[in-house]
Amino acid sequence: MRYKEDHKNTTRRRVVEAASARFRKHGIGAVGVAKLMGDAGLTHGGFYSHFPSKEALVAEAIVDAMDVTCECGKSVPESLAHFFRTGDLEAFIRAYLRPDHRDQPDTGCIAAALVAEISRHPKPTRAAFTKKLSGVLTMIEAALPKPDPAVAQALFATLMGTLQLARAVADAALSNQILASGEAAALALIHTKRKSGRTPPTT
Amino acid sequence: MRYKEDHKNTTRRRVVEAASARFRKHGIGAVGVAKLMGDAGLTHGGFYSHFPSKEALVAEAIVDAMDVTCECGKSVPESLAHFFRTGDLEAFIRAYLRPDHRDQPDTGCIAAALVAEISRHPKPTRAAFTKKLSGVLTMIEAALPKPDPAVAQALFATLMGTLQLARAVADAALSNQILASGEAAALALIHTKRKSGRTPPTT
DNA sequence: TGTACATCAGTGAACGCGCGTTCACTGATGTAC
DNA sequence: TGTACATCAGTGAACGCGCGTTCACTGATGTAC
Repeated sequence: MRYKEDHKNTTRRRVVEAASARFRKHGIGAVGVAKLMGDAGLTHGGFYSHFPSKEALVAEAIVDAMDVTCECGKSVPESLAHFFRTGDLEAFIRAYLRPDHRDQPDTGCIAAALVAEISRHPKPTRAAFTKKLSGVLTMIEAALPKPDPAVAQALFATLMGTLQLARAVADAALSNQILASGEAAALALIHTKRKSGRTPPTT
Repeated sequence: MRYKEDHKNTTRRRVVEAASARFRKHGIGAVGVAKLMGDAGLTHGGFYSHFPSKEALVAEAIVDAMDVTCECGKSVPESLAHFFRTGDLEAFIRAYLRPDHRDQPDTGCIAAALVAEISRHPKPTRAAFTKKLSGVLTMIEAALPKPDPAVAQALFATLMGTLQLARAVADAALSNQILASGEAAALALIHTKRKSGRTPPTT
């Protein structure tokens, strides 16, 4: 065997990480293979010895960026990753809706940056996203005062929607207001007492 | 004057409407000028006698699709437009989170389909979006049991986030669950008693 | 009424560019002698 | 120890294609005579 054991794996990881940041910042369709490889200090030709297609990298970059639990995924802001270790849901909500997260999409939640684009990608890519999302939802649910999958889902949707709206708006004051409104709603949501019959049927 | 009074205006409108549907379905970046003009039964060359740039059309298509109030904007599903006439917020929430809206993005809410992409567009485009969004938020606020801009903002973010999540997920059952969870959270939100802390709703 | 004309909405070739993907190659590497 | 070698990660030219934009033109139109 030539080259060190995991030389190629290291390079591969560099590409995946560069991709997950670029995609979040500019959108998937707006970033070409050549630029991605350039980020990793390589030329575009070698791409296909690492991945069968751009779409395969897309799926892998999404999975990587959704993997908030593992220590290796350094891309997610410390404040967000911290919640997953401590299970402090209120701290997570506040961190998620902080202005820094709004202003740094490249290191932030990949769902907020790319959900709509993901929904237009082929099923395998969406399936990879779905699997990781389920994991995140389960962790959120476990951290709820009264665990309930419906509340976890609604909470995540609210956080995502709020962050996206705050990012799109061209008025700084309104953007900050939106973050604050979303935070209040999210905090209220996790303390809701629901009627037991309200939960939607499973499967 | 050659050609009828508003011959050119009619053509222009056809292009804007085709664009707002195509953009919602495939994303802004994924739809070229040639395809847009083809939709309107024209060739690409004439585009620049109607619009100074693709970006100008983008802004106009967004504004057009956000204009739910006027009768002419037929693109938005009847059920959604209906709310704006009656002010029935609960009906609006239910209509917004119905599976048909999830399954037909091209005639649905343009914010849900394109917020993230809009946030990466030049400021003039974002400003146009912001202006129309403010109008929608004001109308939602007015329809609240207890008018409050923060609740209107959080409600819109929740609806948008829920619809997007339901669209991206590759599992039909989970997608339906997400819609139901978002609906419950949205309905709870508008009945929240704010001010005196985070009292859960009675409904 | 019919014809000649000016207008201008719409046409389609052309521009430079970047896309995703393929492929024959180069040259740095660790190993064997 | 030094050298010759096989491996294979990475290179860069090339492919067909679609992008946004420009521009000289064509030909359908309503008007003037």
